[in-house]
Amino acid sequence: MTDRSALDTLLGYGIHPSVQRIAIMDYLLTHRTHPTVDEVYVALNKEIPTLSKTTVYNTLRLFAEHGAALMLTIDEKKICFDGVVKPHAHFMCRRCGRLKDVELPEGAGTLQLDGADFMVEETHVYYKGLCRSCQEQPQA
Amino acid sequence: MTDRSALDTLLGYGIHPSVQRIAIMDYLLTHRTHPTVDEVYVALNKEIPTLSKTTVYNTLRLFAEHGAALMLTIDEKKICFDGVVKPHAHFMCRRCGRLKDVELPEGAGTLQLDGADFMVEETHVYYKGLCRSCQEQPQA
DNA sequence: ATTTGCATTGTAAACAATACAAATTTATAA
DNA sequence: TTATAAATTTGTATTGTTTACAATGCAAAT
Repeated sequence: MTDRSALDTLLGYGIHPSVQRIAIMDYLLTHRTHPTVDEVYVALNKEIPTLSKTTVYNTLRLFAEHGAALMLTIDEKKICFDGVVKPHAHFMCRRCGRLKDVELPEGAGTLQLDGADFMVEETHVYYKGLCRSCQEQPQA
Repeated sequence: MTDRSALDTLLGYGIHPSVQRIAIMDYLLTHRTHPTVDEVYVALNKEIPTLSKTTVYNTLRLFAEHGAALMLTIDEKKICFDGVVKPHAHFMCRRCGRLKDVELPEGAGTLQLDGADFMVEETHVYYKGLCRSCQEQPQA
């Protein structure tokens, strides 16, 4: 369980709550698996049989626009979402494809924006490589 | 012009050269615009009318796998490629969508991989926000 | 000259994501 | 409460990117 309820999270980000939005936010907060739109859709279809996939798309995009969730484009095959918005980095294994949270390196946020030509709103740091279990696994 | 020819770059990364691969690498090295597959395809169709888009997909993927190019998944709408493989970060403007190269912050490469659970092969750092000209532009 | 193997091509298919309009729900005001 | 407006959701149709795959081309090796 999370310390803040899904409803409170939505209200905190100025997002008007609805049954679908609460369910989707609750899923994000209780599943730290960086799910895709489809994974959220399939999982929530059990409790909300009328749920439309378009709603999941719209809602997750809405969350990301309000800063209530992160849209991760690390894997070129699929967009993932993260309910943990506290700054952190990610690691993706190129073999099993799993995404894991890792510490943000010191100084990553303090960008040398030569001449302040840019107004930074989001910082993304991630690594690709092989996770422990895939290193030990024999090659495919 | 680049100091290393496209051919030498391919050979340096152990990639068997061909007319198409040389042309695609040359395009990457002489156009620092982070092009998409389609942009490369359209541009090279003039010199190589028989070029297939599938070949561009395969070739750019091959380059990325051999470390001869970077595959950028910053923009969720399109995959971009970068012929500059020297470590650097990127900035993407959320309004005009342009990608720019920026300095890699100090320490971004030295990840605290608690327990060395991961073998890092690539490090990606990018920022999203508003570029100078889009800040000055009136809102849409 | 044949064979071998990789590269390329082009079509077909898969798939993710979006647009859109109808239907539903919720909020607001009379 | 009822009517009206606004917002949200739904489902289908569509778009566009990416991949799969089989056929073809090409060049080096035998």
